[in-house]
Amino acid sequence: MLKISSLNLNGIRAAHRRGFKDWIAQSNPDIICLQELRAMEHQVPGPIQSLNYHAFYHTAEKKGYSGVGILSREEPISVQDGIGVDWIDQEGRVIMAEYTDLTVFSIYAPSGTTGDARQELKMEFLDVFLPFAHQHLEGDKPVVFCGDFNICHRPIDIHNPKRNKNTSGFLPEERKWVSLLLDTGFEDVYRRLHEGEPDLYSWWSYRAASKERNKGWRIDYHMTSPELLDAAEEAVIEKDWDLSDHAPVTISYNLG
Amino acid sequence: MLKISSLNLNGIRAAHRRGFKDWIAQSNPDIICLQELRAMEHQVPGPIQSLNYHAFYHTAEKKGYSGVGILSREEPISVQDGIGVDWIDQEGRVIMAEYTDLTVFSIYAPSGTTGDARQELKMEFLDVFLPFAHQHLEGDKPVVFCGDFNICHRPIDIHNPKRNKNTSGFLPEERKWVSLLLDTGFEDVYRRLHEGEPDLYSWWSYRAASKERNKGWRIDYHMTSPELLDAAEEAVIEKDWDLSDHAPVTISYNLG
DNA sequence: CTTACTATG
DNA sequence: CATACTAAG
Repeated sequence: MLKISSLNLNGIRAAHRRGFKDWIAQSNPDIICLQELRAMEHQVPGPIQSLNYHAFYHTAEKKGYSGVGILSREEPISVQDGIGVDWIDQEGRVIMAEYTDLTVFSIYAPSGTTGDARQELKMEFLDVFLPFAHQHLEGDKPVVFCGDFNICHRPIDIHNPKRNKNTSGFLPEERKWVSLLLDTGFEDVYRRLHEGEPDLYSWWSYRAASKERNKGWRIDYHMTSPELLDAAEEAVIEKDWDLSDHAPVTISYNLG
Repeated sequence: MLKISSLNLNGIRAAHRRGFKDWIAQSNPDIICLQELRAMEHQVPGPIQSLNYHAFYHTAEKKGYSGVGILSREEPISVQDGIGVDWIDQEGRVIMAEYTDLTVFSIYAPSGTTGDARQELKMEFLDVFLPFAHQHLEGDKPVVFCGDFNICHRPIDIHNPKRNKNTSGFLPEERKWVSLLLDTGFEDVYRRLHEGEPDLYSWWSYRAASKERNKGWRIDYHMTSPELLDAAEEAVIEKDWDLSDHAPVTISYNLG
């Protein structure tokens, strides 16, 4: 069994203070895909650097901003940073680690909540991401894109679909993009293992006690090639941990 | 009896969180001279605005920076902001309140610790302050200049005089300036009521647990006209309160 | 609301 | 070390 977690940390230093190491010790994933490090590599807390994981980071040029990483028990065959578009790669939003049996990505799509300019860049990211993802889907290894896509797919994935129908993250064009991804070969494994189950979210605003009232959004995904859906045995959102405003999305795959 | 307190708040919002109102309720000064508000007037916490004091503030133009104020039970006859020099008045460092029986100033001298440019401006402030103070000393009312002068006068006023002999705040030219002030008619009332007593400080760095080890500096003063020295009955530094990195310097005057 | 950053002390 | 600010989410 291969246990893979995806977690937006909202600052790896803050997450460390909130018990990131305890969560790792208890959940013990084989691979952890991280988003929003909000730190340079040298700023990663020592205790995290000392963990018994191989660690790879692709950080933003801007201090305290964005950044993705992959931690794994097994040493990857190769690691690759970025997606090949300058502005995206300067923001540290894509990292890949290739292993013997599968290829893993940690993805952090831009947020569009701060204005039109960023929303346009978010759509540009999605446009660039789609062929990039398909290119890797057509490789001969199983592939999983873990991460914070900053999009809720369907009404069931958000606590208040009506109120948010014009909100970045739940816009029709964003939701269609997820549908397109799923219609062209990818599987939203967490949802496939929890079809029709409401109130399952991976992010809650820090404002207005959203988490305790479970007023959340499901915006963190494992988007996989079909064989990984077949391999998936258990998918959980570990919302009992308060490591950041997101919860770890953890899936156990039986790769036979 | 007239009880006057001087307190550098290091942010009136932070001081409010740390119990500023409780201190007022317990110490109950008639007049409170405040320094380092670090807030615009509209940012002063509501509970402080609701106190049974007349309140006057002279804030800096720069947000979150400097600013002085005077609170008093009695309504002043007049209030005046500033000292008449643009850069000083833009930094909110001087406010005066005139009462029937005396005139009170709240003074916040610049710090020179951030570099040569600021040290030069500190000396310029002191140069401007001296004639300003004497002009008011020669009025017909008792006068008190309360505040953070950012200078330790003598070795007894600092925990480590040798180590700090080249440190801004204990430089020879700064110490001489205080001596000049005292040689030309002003009284350092707190010291006059505690002659020769060591280890009496009004500020402790937040670093290195300075306060619990009493590694402090006495940089907050009541500088008064001679009749107020005669009137002073009790002078205390209220160091049991942790309202900021400074302690209130509180003196009770018997104005007969 | 929370995490970063930066300036100031 | 602590308090503000700002940008970002």
